[in-house]
Amino acid sequence: MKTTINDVAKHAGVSIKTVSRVTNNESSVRPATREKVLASINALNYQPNLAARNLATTKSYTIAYIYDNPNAYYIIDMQNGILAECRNQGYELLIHPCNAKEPNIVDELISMIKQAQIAGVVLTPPFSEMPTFIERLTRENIAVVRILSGSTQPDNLSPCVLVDDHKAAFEITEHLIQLGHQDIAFLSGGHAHQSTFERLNGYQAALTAHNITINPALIVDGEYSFESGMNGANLVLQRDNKPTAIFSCNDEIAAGALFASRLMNIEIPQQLSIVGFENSPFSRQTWPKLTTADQPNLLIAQQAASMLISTVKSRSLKTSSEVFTPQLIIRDSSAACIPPLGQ
Amino acid sequence: MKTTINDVAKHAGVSIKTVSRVTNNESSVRPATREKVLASINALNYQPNLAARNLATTKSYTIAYIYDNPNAYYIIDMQNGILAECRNQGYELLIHPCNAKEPNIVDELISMIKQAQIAGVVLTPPFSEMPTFIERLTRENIAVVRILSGSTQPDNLSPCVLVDDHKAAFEITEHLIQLGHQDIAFLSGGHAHQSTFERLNGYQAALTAHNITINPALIVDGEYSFESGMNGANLVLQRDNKPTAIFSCNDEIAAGALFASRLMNIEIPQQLSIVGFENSPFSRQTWPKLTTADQPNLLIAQQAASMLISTVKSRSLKTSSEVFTPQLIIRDSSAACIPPLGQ
DNA sequence: CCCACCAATGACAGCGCTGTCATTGATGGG
DNA sequence: CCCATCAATGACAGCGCTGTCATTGGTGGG
Repeated sequence: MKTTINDVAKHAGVSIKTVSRVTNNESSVRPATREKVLASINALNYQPNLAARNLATTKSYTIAYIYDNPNAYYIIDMQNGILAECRNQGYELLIHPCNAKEPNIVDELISMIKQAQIAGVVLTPPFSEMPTFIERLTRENIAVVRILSGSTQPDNLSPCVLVDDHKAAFEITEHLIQLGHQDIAFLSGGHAHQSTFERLNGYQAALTAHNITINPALIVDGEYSFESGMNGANLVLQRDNKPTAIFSCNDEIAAGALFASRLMNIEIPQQLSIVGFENSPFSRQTWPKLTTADQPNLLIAQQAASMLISTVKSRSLKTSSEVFTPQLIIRDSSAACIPPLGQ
Repeated sequence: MKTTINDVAKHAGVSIKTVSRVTNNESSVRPATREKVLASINALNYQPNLAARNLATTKSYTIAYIYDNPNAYYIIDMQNGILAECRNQGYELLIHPCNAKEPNIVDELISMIKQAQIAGVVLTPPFSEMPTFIERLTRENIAVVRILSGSTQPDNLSPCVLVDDHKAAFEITEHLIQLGHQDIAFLSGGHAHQSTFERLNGYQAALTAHNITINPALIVDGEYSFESGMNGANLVLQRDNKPTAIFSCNDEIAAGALFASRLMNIEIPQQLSIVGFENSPFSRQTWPKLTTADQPNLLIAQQAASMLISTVKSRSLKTSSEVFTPQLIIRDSSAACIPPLGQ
């Protein structure tokens, strides 16, 4: 038989309300009384029943992380960051992977959120970039924090954690330019992700800033996947004027590009520099290790969870935002550009 | 204002108990009545309150997945498998990553489980291989399903999902032997994991079965990590009698071994065959792609969750088990052994 | 020494649901 | 035509907790 608040009250010789006051750290309990109650709680090994508390307060101590992303490293980091904050603050996390492309996804998610009595949700791309979904959530009065790509808040619908992909992409491109590269290919991520465009813009801005003409033939559509990296690299490396460097929209694409280059007997970084983005464990496990931009996903997620929980607690609607800029990490896949002989 | 069971009852002109019967799919509700109630539920967009249900039934519809494992791919697969089954059966999943080496971990976990009102837990290594923890859980009457390495149940304390690493390791070693390899190194995983020993035993059994003497110098201690693979490969490849093949305890180790071999200018698979284990996405993203053993983690996890939920539902204590055997997948990192010139 | 005052505590209802048991009304056999 | 029978439904308590408001008793000022 589980011990309840009644057992504790009886044991301590107080009313259940006083026990409740103690477990909720309310003021106006005399220190002596508090001690007595705490002693009973320990003696009986009492654990408050969350379901009962939720029911009584008609509020919820659960937040959800809704995502659709095949990148295991990204998800695990996000999850762990959110979880860390939840534990700090005594919240629970419901994780909800799902397919953003399903026809009724918005309705399903809303109904899931209500069913599970969820106080608020953390969203990453692509969900954080679906205006209809965000609007629906705010209309239904569900707290949201979004993690997305950009340097400014897209609207005032919710607090945001922003990742300044533009700036980071600018810096990593500049790194290549400073190594002497002029013909830099760009292997794009998925069109469903804003980050792709931010990174593309950053790349283009850097080229422009250094008076290098943007060559559309070197910009290749793709996805955030290894295969896409292979295909993209194949495409640009079969041109007459090969690029001397490749900017890949993430580390997986870079790994794919690396793979494809190998198959064409191109030495990295001697004949071709390849850079990634994200600093996933991946980028340390290729040969050579990837130059990349470190995106502190764990911190980003923790920040997002922290903002969400404080929104939920205060029921306030202030829509602050926080910006993180991925930092350039130079490893072994980028090197000075040596123009091919006879050029 | 959220709609409650009372609103539905009023709307449908029945008692709340009848609404309850409908939402719980109980029999003995006349089809016409059921229809009427369902119509009201739809009309009012009613979602039963889980907290209230939990409180009323004094049972829980939440299971937990407790893990300590740095392998993102593994965790994500497990998580998704468990989640899939949870959704089927209307359960919720609480995920709880933690550090198995913390001093009070068992007490902390037990108290977390009670606090969060958890019906049962799914355990993967290393937790599934901690006898003290398992005993404690059974003593506290918490349902458990363990996923672990082996071909038979280690005890009768809980249902198990077993992964026959021994057999799979035997087969993958045999694959190397059939390619003509005799000097096969073994790069071990962490000692905290039973799978390491199972795989080692399978490897040794295969050698013995083919009358190859086991060479202890070719068996290297390690961890389940890329770095460990690098170190291990460095060690065995600096010997006078280099092995012609390397059995790595998982794909990450294999990727590390691959990396190290590259740095020593050894061609894979021409000069050295390397095989992995697990068939993580990893194994398809190295160059060359890894020969490995496919471990169907998603299915394994789903099976485990299914066993756990049926245990929880029936409160039965039968301790069945299910065995999965990873299947050999031949890719490009293993090839026929060509003895070095002049030997 | 009395009383107004306020901190500390308690009584009780109610959160939304399910379990138990009582009640209803339709059915078929005698 | 009546009654036993049983499927269908309802009334009500109670799950364990918190919010509200009432009550208690100790304190300081007049």
